[in-house]
Order: sequence, then C-alpha cells, then structure tokens
Amino acid sequence: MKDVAASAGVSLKTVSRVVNGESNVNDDLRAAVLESIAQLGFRPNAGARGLRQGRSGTVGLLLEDVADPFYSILSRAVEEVARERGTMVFAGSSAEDADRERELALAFCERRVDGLIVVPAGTSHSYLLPEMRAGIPVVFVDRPPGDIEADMILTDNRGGSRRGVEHLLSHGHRRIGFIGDAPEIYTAGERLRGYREALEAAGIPFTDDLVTQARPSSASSADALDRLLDGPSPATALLCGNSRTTVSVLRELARRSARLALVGFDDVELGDLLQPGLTVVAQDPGAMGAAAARLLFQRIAGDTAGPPQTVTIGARLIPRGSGELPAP
Amino acid sequence: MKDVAASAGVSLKTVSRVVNGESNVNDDLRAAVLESIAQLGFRPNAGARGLRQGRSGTVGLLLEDVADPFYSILSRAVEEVARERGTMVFAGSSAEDADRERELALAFCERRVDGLIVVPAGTSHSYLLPEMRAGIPVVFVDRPPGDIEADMILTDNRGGSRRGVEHLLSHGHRRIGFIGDAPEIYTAGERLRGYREALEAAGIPFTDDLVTQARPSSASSADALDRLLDGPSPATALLCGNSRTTVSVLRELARRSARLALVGFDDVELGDLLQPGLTVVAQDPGAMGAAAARLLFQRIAGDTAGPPQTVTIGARLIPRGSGELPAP
DNA sequence: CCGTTGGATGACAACGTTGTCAACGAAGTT
DNA sequence: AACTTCGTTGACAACGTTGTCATCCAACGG
Repeated sequence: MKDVAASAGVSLKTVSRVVNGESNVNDDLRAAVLESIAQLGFRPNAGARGLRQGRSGTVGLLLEDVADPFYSILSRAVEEVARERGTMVFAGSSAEDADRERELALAFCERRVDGLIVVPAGTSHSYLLPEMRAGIPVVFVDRPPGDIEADMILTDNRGGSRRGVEHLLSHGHRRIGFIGDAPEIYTAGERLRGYREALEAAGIPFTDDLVTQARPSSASSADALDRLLDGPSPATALLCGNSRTTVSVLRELARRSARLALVGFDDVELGDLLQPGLTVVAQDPGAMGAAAARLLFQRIAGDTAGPPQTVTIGARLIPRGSGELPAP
Repeated sequence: MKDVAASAGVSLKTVSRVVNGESNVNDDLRAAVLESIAQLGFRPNAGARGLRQGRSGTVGLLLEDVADPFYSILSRAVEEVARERGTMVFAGSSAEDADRERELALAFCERRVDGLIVVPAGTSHSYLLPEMRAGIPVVFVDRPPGDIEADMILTDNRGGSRRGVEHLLSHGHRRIGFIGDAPEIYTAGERLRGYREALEAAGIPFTDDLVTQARPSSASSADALDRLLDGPSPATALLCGNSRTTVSVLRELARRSARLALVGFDDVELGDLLQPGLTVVAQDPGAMGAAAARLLFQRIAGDTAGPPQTVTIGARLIPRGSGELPAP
C-alpha cells in the first residue's frame, strides 16, 4: 500500500480511502490510485485490516468429519451464507475426539474468527466460555453443548424416530428392532427415546432385547442382527439410528440374504437405487447449516441481547420400499 | 498480551518469549507469565503474529463443491496434512464457475494464505501469476490450470478409462458406449481419449454413434441411452465418464428395467450394495488431496527451485458385478 | 582487581492497515 | 473584507505481535 501511495503521489490514507470505496476522494486522485493499484498488483492485507478493525471476516466450522456427506452438505450451506457476507470459512474435523475438538476450536479462536459453529464431539464446552465472553459467538449444531448454555440448531431426532417407527407399525410390524449409536451420543439417545415413545403409544411393551447401542461397525451390526433375527420370535422390522449403521446393516443383510423391513435415520446417497429402495427418516443438513450460519451472523452483527436460542429442524420420512415391506 | 506482561510484572517481549516457548527465560518468570496467561485467558492473536512474521499458518482450498463426496474426501486429506503442520484450511466452492473461482482465489490471497490448492473451474489462471510471483505457491488438482505452468496432481484419467474399456472387452463386449461430461472439461476429454485408445488397440473402430458428451443430467442421460439402445445394433456395455452420469444412468436404466454391462468412472458410495454391484474405475481423492498438500507444503517450506511438477495418481478398477455382465 | 563472556531482559521499531484529528483551500455568509 | 462552513487530504497513532539490538548482571579468566 505504501508503494501504491508513492506511485500515485498521494498519502497512505488516501489509498486506504480508495480501497475502501469511501466517497470523499477527488475523482482524479481516485483514478490515479486505481491505476497504481492495478499496475502494482496490490492486494490489501486482510489480516492487517482485521487487526485494526477487530473483525477478521472469518468464521470457524468445527465438524465431526468434513468428508461425511451429512457434514459436507452442512458445510456447503454454511459456506453459502458466509459468502453473502464476504466471510471465509475455516473448516476442521474433530474426528469425534474431544481433545481434538478443543484444540481446533481454540486454534480457530487464535485466528480470531468472528464466530464459531460447532458440532460437539466432547461433553464439556466450558473451555469456550472465556472466548464467548471475549465476544466470539458460538452456535452449536446437531447436538447440544456439554456444560454451557448457548445457541443451537438441532434436528427433531425424537419426532423423526417416532415417525419412522409409526411407519413400520402402520405396515403391521409389532417386533421392531432398533440399532443405534453409543448411548453417550446425544442424537442416539433422542432417537432411542422416540423409538420407545412410538412403541408405547401403540401399546407395545418396550424391551431391551430388540435394542442395540454401539458405535457403528460391521461387527456390531452383525452382532445386533444375530440378536434380532436368531430367536424364537425374531424382529420383522428395524429402525437404524444413523446412516453408518444403516449401511453396515444393509451389507450384513445382503451377506445373509435376509430381508426385513428397514427404515434408516439419515438419508443415504443412492438410497433410491437399492432393491428395495431404502426408506429413511431424512435430516436436512443444508437447512441446519444455513440456520446455524444465519443465527451466527445475527449474533456477530450484535444481536446478542436475547437468551440462547434453540432451533429445531424437522426430519422427513421418505418411503422408498424397504420400510413398506409388510409384516409376515 | 500487554495485560499479561503487566500482571506478571515483565516486559512484552518476555511474554512473547514464553508464548513461543523460547528457552532463554528464567524459570520463575516463565511460571509467573504462564500463571498470568491462564488467569487472564490470554490467547495469542495469530493475525498479528502473521503480520509480523509474514506467515499466516493458513492455506486455501478451492474446490468445485465442498459437498461433493469426491472433493470432500480430498478436502479431508488436505486438512489432515495441514493439521500436522499446525495450519488451518480455508475451503471454498467455485460451483464450476470461473468468476467465482477467481473471486475466491483472490479472497484467499487477501487473507494471505501461505499457499493455495485449486481445482480449476475456469480455463484461464494467469490472474494468479502476480500472486504466485509474490510468493504464494499454488498447486492444481484434478485438472491442469488454463494458461500457466504450475504444479499439479492429476488422476491417470486416460489409463483408468482404458482399463475400464479393456475390462468390458474382456467380457466379450464389442459395442461399448461412452457417456461423458462436456468436452471442455479436461477430465472428460482424457477419459474419452482412453476409451478410444482401448477400442483402437482392440481393433474396434471408434464411432461417434456410441459417444455422448454433455453435462450430467437425467435428461442428457436418457437421451444418451436412447441413442445407445434404440437401434439395429444396440450397445451391450457402457462406460460412464463420471459419477453423476453413472448415477443418472443407473436411475434411467432402473426406470426402463433395461440392463447392460456398466463401468462407472469414480467410485460411488454404496456401489457394492446395488444389484448387481457397480463396477467402477475408482480415483483416489484422498491420495490426491494428500499429495497436493504435501507438495504445497514443500513449496511453502521454500523448495521452489525446481520446475513445476506433475504427479499422476492411478485409477483402480473395482469389479463388483455390473462390469462383468457378459455380452449376449 | 579488571576485562571479558554469556545469558537474561527489555526498549523500540516494524509488519499493513485504518480511525482520529488537524490543516488546508474553496465556497458561501455576514 | 472577515468569518464560517464544508469537503479533501495527510500526519500520526494504534491494532498485537516479534526481530533487533542494547543493557544489565553474574560468572569467569588472567
């Protein structure tokens, strides 16, 4: 910028004014400055500007895994909203590891992001309190934060799960299994609750025999199916609590050439091309990301008066075949 | 930091030394400084440090679409390599729009990224020359840049495509169709070339009748299938030039309940669960991202002497059923 | 006992911007 | 003619760090 000023024969401040599009600059000078800028290939240093203005034009997005379709769609939605605000997005993957989440979040804070969107991995988030008090708004997505109060965007996990079970019930099933993620994961708990509520509302007693809670893996899915299918009165239908489980269950079912009515929580690419098509309770990661980003920018813009907000986004049942298999 | 210095009764510089883990600090003072840091919740300002040191600890990653599985896996690999170097990643989606690519790339440069990884959308990249001369290394991935010389990481598109066609040939097919992306897209051209080479190597004349080049859409896939299947001597096998085309072709085939041997370029989630399983020529986006990031960091570290490098990454044929259907 | 060495510490400038304020000249008012 | 107003311009400090260099004191050798 110094060079531009020298080359155009004006002061630093005048160049700054031109760069920032301020109006009170003589047209001739402005032209000269623009000319010099073009000639020298000058590009303003956003870091220095941020230092001066206290805004970095940057937000942090902390996901479980950037490569997971659910989160990558969410990420794209955040990016889109940020773009409208001239803001760039740092994305990072916590890999479901609390330490790594913390590390990344604090690294984002060192970069002085204007705000933070976090999919919690750990169960404690009080480490963010100093940063939040220091003026960095934080919006949590998908799961509530551990031990603090803050804005959050959640899926209606319980309702979605209930709808999935009701769908299976309406096709005559009475023995409906549930394979969900580990119980310490918030969404897993909510979905199990929805499953239970739907059964109880239908007057069907809840029984542990039909429920598995474990981190998704082919081994755990195989075990779970063993428990569900091998017995005097096997399950005729199954609600899978997340897409990874759904996929490994599908693989396992194909291996055994077993068939049972199946509803998966979370949509899966190509679900419509399977035989039968995969019926799912679909979350809307795009809507979640957009909602989170919008709320975040609202907070960044200074709307920090109100109490923490919780936005709940519905989950939609998409029938494609697997969930409509009738009970034997 | 000023506050920390005051609270610990030392100079700014000493705090800086402690923060940076320099060794020549008295142990008592160091303890006092660390104590003050913890008490005040001090976090160094990476922007200011970057301003001083000329390094931002940041790289830009410019993709076609963050939400596309291919790119999101690539993105995750870049993130992983960057993490090892204490570097954060800005990710952005060009949406296959040259202007937007340019806009994002220059926005990254204003943020003074230490380097840039770009999946080209446009066909001209000379706009990056000033930035590259100014010391920002750029690595291109997936496609070569338009009108400049630079490092790049490419898939062996031609070889992969040839392998796909050879596979179909080995199952007795002689009339093999090709549906690829628009010809102006580099990878589409290379894959078509591989298709052609394989045919010619097998002594089968290449004919335009069996080839479609168009942006993937359900309409274009339907048209293409019309051309391939409705005629005196229909195609018995098909190579799809990219995953979006593969998917829409699969949908269209399911709609018509038509069947033909199919190999898709690019892997597709759940390809193994389809009936029959989807045979693909799989790229390795993770390897591409890792290679790009490693090369970039090598350049950032100052290894800028050599000429631009091109790294080519192989594409692997994964037989799963659809490509092994025999010719009638 | 003095000069030298070496390690710890701090003062200061600089990185590239922008906010603040003062200076300036032209135009308008009394 | 003197005074005010207004818009344009620039000097300077400040944002939060760190590199450079000077200073200081202790230990050491002659």
